[in-house]
Amino acid sequence: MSKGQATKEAILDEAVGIASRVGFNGLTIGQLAESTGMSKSGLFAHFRSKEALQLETLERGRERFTDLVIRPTLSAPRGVERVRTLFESWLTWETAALEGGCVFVAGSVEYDDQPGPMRDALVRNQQDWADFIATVAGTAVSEGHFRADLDLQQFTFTLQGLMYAYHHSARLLRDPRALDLTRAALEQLLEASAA
Amino acid sequence: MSKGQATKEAILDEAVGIASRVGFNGLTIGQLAESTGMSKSGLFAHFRSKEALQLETLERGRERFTDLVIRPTLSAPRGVERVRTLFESWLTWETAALEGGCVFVAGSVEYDDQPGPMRDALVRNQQDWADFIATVAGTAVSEGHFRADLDLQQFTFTLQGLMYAYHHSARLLRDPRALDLTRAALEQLLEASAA
DNA sequence: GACAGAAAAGCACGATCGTACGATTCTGGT
DNA sequence: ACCAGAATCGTACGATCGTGCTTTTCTGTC
Repeated sequence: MSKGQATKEAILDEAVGIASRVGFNGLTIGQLAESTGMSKSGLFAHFRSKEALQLETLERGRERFTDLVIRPTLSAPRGVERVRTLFESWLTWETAALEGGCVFVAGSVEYDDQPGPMRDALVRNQQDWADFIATVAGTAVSEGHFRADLDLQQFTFTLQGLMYAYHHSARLLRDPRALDLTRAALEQLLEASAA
Repeated sequence: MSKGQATKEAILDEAVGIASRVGFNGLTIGQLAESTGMSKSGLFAHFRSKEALQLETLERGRERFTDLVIRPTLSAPRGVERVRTLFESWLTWETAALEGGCVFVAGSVEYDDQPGPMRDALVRNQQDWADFIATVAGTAVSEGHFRADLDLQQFTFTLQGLMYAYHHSARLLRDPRALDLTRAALEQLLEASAA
């Protein structure tokens, strides 16, 4: 890998961390340069606009997400166990991978009313994520763990609600019960979906 | 009411709307001045710092929230009907009251990792809100609509998850099924809580 | 209708924002 | 070891940020 590519990745890794804490607009070029020990212009040369930086930061987040959530989920056995793995992987991602919690939660709320490439990219990501959850839940149906008439979109909707609720409860309220409440809610959802 | 007080309220009403779309940091004094037809310094004189403006904007949001959600809920009959009213009032608030959806959703995610007075104020608001939900659910228990052993915190957690899921589904994804999915999820939760 | 105090505007400041461009330093292939 | 091109830096720009200070305009009271 070339030198430029290496530093670019280092920059983006730092950027993902910052964006998770202060959002994609709070992510500023000068500050990112300082925290990576580069000059503003040297850093800027890697991207050619702030928007490009934001988009590439999002993309870098997606890569990490794939490694930490998608991959482990797919290597778990099909069915309800895979659903559990999905959820637990996400919890690890949200809690341990980034200092400021899931970047997609932050980005989604930040851009949900601001049209543009960032919003579009976020929407694509989140639709893929929702499809993925639905597909995983589908394996639990075909394995006979979940009801055959389970509405997969409905299941996905509720599950995503739990993720947001956990983010809110753990990160804003710092509720020590957050994890317990989340897992209990998951069990409730799994039971309600069981065959 | 004095002239100053009147314009201040007009400013804050505008500010709440802007903050709901672009967040409390995206809310900028110059832009707020322009959209209210005032000079920057004339507007600034009402608050004495940006942070004070943000805090007062949040407070103004809370007042509106009280009028549109808390009050209607309390005037509904105790029990499950009051729970339903709470949820429907919130849906109206989220959908129709502000151009950018619930300001507290936006603020919560924006400040969950940034210590300071804004975060503190948000936490207080959200704790009050959670307590309120739990209390309302409690009336459904004492009216015999909900199970006596229902964990009110757990119920609140799940319900808030639905609200976040709706925000995400309706506002970012613009899913036309968002409202149906949300109401169906509510019914599921009510059934699971029923006596 | 005059007058005191409140409200709003005008103007300026230092800081930081995103971006441009030319100069410098470094890297990798020969 | 040299050299072309990549990578990085220095510096500067116009715009906008939050905030202060002074001046003008408006309001409400006698």
